[in-house]
Amino acid sequence: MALQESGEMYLESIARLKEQKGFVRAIDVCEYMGFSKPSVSRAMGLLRDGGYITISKNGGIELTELGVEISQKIYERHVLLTSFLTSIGVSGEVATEDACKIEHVISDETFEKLKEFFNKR
Amino acid sequence: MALQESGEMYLESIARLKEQKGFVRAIDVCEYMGFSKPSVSRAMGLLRDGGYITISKNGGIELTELGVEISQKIYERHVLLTSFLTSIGVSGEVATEDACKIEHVISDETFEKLKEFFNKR
DNA sequence: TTTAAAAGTTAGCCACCGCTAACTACGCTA
DNA sequence: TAGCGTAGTTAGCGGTGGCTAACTTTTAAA
Repeated sequence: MALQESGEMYLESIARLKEQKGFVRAIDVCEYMGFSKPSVSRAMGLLRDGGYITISKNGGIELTELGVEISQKIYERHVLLTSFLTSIGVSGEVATEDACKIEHVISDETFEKLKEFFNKR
Repeated sequence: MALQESGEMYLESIARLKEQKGFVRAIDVCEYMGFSKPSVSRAMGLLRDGGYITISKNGGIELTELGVEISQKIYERHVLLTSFLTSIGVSGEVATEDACKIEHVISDETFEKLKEFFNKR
């Protein structure tokens, strides 16, 4: 099961919530992402089946090693893309929005080159 | 009817084919994009209903003013993004591939800033 | 302990956008 | 003119990924 863009978004959100609140439930993801409970419930099931998260009996969601790896990858992209866009004059809000979209579609190669480029200028 | 990413891809392909061959039919779009006839047929119907193309009795596909506008916008993005990615060291093939994805998701603001940035360096 | 709110799941809808199978429509050639 | 090949359409499938309605389960308060 290859992770889709939506799956990456969910993992990223779980990681952010984990940072902010320590304990993450499906309902927290609902509020954070603005999606309905059934949408999140299904997504959590898929992420669990894919080995990206575990869900304990009390509803606590934890990222697995694999889940952490992916969420960190996406977060690193998010931060760098946002910084880059802001640095060339894009307004904060739009930079964040566009970074959110670009981070899921670019290849590893493009990201690495962009990172080198950004860090050298 | 807001145009989806796939619609933009179709318009861009039609524009490229128009340039190359002068006359564009659905079957040409099929070959160019690697999609089946029914997929293209449906897409053409939607683009026609949305006012982006016209289809004459002999099957010739023409972009409307709106269609031209969008295909040019996407093409301009494609060319600039490919140049930019190549310039920072991304290989030709990957640059084209990634440009193809980014071109559909970024805002006007981000594109304009990137254009300014790229032209000034 | 009873009950009500909060959390989560199940069932099923819709839109997007690929696909195959099978049909129709058209035009060229024998 | 019959028939074949090319082009295009219709019908329907499958996967992603939102949604509501309605249900069950869990938790917490009266």
